[in-house]
Amino acid sequence: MSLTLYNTAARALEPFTPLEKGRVGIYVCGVTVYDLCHIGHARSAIVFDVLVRYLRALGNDVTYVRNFTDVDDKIIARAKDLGESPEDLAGRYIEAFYTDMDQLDIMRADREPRATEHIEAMIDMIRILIEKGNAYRAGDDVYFAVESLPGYGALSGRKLEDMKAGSRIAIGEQKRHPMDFALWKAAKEGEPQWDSPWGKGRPGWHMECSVMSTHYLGTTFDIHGGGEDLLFPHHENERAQAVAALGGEFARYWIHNGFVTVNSEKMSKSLGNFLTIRDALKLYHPQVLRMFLISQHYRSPLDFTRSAVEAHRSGLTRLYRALERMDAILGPWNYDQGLSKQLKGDALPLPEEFRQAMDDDLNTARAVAFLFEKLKEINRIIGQEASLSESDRSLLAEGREELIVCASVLGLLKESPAAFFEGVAKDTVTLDNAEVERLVADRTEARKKKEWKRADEIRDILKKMGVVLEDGPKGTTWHRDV
RNA sequence: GGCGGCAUAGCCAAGUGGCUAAGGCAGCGGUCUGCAAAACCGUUAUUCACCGGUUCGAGUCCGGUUGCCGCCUCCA
Repeated sequence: MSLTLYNTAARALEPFTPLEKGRVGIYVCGVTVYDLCHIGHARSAIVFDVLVRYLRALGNDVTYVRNFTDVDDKIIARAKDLGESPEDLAGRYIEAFYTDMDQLDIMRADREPRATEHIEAMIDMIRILIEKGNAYRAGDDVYFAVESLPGYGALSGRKLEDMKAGSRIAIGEQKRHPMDFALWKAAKEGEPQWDSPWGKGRPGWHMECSVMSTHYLGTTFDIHGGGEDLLFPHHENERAQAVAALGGEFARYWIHNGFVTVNSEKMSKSLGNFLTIRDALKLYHPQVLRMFLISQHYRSPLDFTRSAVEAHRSGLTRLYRALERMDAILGPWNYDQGLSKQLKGDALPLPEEFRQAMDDDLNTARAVAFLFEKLKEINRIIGQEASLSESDRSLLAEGREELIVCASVLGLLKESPAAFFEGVAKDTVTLDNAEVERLVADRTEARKKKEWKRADEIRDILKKMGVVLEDGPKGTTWHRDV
C-alpha cells in the first residue's frame, strides 16, 4: 500500500505519486501576520507538519514552502490603530508565530517567503496576465477576468453562473464580472506601496501565493495545502492566476484541513471565544495540545473542549510513564534521536500497522491508537520487571524504539519523561526535591516498622504537595501529580 | 438561495460492503499492594439519528426525514 490523500480538486481519495520519484514539493498557505495565532492556526500547522514529517519518514526529499502574508488590509488597519508601521507590526507577529509554533514543535519550513519580498515577480505575473488577456485595468486597479479562464471554479466546485456576488460589489468598482478580483490595488495615502506600470500600489492577496509557490517549486508542483476556508476564493484565484500566466498545472494535490471550534462554536472576535495558542499553552502542555489536535482526522471539524483535551492529557501521561520505566530498565533514551534522523530525510523503519494508518489519508487517529496498542505490549513486558529475561529486554528495547519512532512522525514523545512530568504538572509551585526525598525516606522507614498510620500520613502530606507515590518491588518512586 | 460536510457507547473517536463495531478518557469487577497508586486482566454499543431501498450480506451504497455545522465576505 502507498500513501493515499484526499485531493480536494478531485473530491476523492487519490494515490499520491510525486512528479519526480522521491522528491516532493509542498506549499502551504501560512498566516497573515496581524495578530497572535490561535488554536486553529495550530491545527493547520500541525497537520502539514505531520504530513511533511511522514513524507520524509518515507524517505522523500521534501521541499516545504510556507509563506507569511505581510502586506494586507488587516495589517494596514491594525497598524494604523496601533500607530505602528505595518512592517513593524508584521515583524512582531512573525516573531510571535515562531515563539508559539516552536513550542508546539512545529518544524520550520525550508522556505518561508514573505509577500513583500516578491513584489517584483508579482508585478511581472500581472503584466503577463494583462498581455494574455486574462486581466484588465480599471482605473488604477488591475483585475483578473474570471471569464477569460475556462474552468474557473473547478477547484472549489463552483460555477460562475451560480455565484451571484453582485451584492458584494462596492460602489465605484469597475469589474466586468462580479467575481473578477483585484490583482493590483492602487495606493492609498500612507499605505505600503510599490511602483508598477499601473502606478503606485500593492498586490492583491492571492497574487503572492501564485508567485511564491511557483518560484520555489515550479509551475507544476505536488501539494498545496491550507485551511478549508481558503479553498474559495483564495485557492481558486491563486490557481487561476498561475495557470493563466504560466500555463503549468499548478498544484496537483490540494489538501485542506478542517476547522477548530471552541465549545462547539466557531471562533470569532464577536463571540469572544478566540483561543490563542498562547492562552491554550497556559492551560495545557504543548505535547498535550499536539496530541489533542492530531487525535482526529485532519478533515473533520475538531471541537476544543476542556474535557476532550484533558482526556488526551491522561493518555499521553500514560505513554510517558511507560517511557520513564523503560528508561529505568534499559537506560535512558536520547530523546532527540528520532527526530534528527527523520529530518535528514532517511526512510524510517515504520511498523506496517502504523504505515497503513498514515497511508490512509493521514489517519492520525488510527496512528495514535497504534501507539496505545504498542504501549499495552510494552507494559505487559514491564509487568514482569522482577524477572526480565534477555529476550524480554530486547523485546522491550525494540518496542521502545518503535514507539518513539512512530511518535516522532506525529511530533509526540519528543522530550524526556522528567521534562514532560515537570511541564504537565498541575501545580506550578516548584518542588523541593530534597524535601520530597526526605519525606519518602521517612515513610519508607515507617513502612519497614509497619507503622501504617504514619506512612499514610506522610503520603497524604506529599499528595497535598502534588506528589504521587508508587510502591514497587524495588522501593518507592514518586512523580508529580498530573 | 447555491455548494459541501457531519450524526457510532457516559464523553472523545476510528471504521473507504463481508471474520466477534479500533483506540483513548471516565466507570465498574479482579490480580498486585499493609492500604493505595501505577500496571495488567476482564467488563461497559445485538448496534451505528430516523424511515424506506439496493445486495446473499450495509454503520459503510442509494432515496427521503430530522438535527447540527461549514463555505459562498477577511479568515487556518
